[in-house]
Amino acid sequence: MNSMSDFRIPGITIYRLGMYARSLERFLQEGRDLISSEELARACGVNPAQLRKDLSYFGQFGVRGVGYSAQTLLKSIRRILGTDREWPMVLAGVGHLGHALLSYEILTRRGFKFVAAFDVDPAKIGKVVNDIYVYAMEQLPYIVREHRVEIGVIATPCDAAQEVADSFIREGIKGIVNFAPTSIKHPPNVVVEQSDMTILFDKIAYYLLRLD
Amino acid sequence: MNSMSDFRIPGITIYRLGMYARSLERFLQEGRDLISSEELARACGVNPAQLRKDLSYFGQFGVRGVGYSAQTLLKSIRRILGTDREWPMVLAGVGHLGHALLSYEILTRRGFKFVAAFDVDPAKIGKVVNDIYVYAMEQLPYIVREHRVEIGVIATPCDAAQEVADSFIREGIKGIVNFAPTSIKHPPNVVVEQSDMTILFDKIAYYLLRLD
DNA sequence: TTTTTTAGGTTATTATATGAACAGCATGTC
DNA sequence: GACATGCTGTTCATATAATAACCTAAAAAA
Repeated sequence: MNSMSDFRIPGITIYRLGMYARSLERFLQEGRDLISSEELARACGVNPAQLRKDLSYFGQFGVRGVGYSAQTLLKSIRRILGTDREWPMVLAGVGHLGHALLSYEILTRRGFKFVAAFDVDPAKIGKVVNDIYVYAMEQLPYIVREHRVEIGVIATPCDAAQEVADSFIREGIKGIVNFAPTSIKHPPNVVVEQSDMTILFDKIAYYLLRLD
Repeated sequence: MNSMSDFRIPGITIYRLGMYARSLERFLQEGRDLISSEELARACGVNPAQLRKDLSYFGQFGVRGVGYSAQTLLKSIRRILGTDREWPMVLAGVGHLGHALLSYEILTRRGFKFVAAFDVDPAKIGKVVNDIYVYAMEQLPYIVREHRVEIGVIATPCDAAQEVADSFIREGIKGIVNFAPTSIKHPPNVVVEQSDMTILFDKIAYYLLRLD
């Protein structure tokens, strides 16, 4: 079970690797390096055994009796996740959320770079947001080819999301992050991550009703 | 296991209830009402058996041999989730994401209403975004008491998130939605939902690297 | 009516994820 | 250099979740 190419690693482990990476970045910023599974796990709100197990899917990164070097571990996690390189992305939907994404500096720092944005609103087309030009959807094929775009981000209203996803897929984009609160149908060779904020609020409401 | 107050219902079931609700809303908008577990489940990308099981935690909502009434089921799910009432909320952090949240109409439609926003930037204090006034953080206690605020939303930078959460908790807010990419420490009688967009991108990168 | 069909509810099985316990290696100490 | 200590890597038991199979009720057809 130690091969990096093993596909049977739980998705939630991948998710937590991202959490660990973020935590390690902050830890390094504070000028420290040596960190134990205990400390890193607590910072992420998980069990230390789970952290060690998550890492063990991919190899051995610590030193027994000592702990982990934050720098080394971060580098390893980045290699595992693929965040040690740049990922050119396009955005569809330059509304408020789209604006937020285009300006989200933490994405850029991790190598996720928007090379272009798209919208159907003529008032938005031609504008520049955070150095990123807003095109009409028709320009998508050209841009994708030109910049070898691999990730498409959807921040459109619900009812446009599937259509945009289909366009992305048609142009060969294999990774989609969807912020529209609707689930996207897609072939198995395309990876889609959904993020539905509205459901977070539903969950909060549910648990608030039942506190005590 | 059929009591609505049973706390041992999996969190992921609650999450899916939110998905079902959204799907049902769209279904009703198309003017239809009768829907089978098969159709609803497929629209949400889940297994029909899972949908039926999720619902069975809370009672019986369908008619055997027939299906569900979308309207009735939606009403039931809303009562379960607590989205059949209004939830007054406050926002901390009026950056791009904060703006997006204040303008997110789908939240309002579901009863989640921002009554005030807060920021530390003097340039933002006093502004009005989508009819919502931006206050200095010092005003928090007064606003929370005045509007009986039950949910606090964090859209600040990482390093301010914990401090804001502590303020929320100090004022008696029991539900927090955190969009800052850091995990919030909180007592057990406070409910926190985290949403970290950056990790979605990490996951996409991971799976893109391993396609084929 | 009786039969057949349909689709929800329920139980059983399988798969997955978590947490605790322990084995094993590096470091520091006497 | 032997020994004690500390923290990782790994295994295993438990808990949780997903799927499949089955049972039952309602509606439609014969």
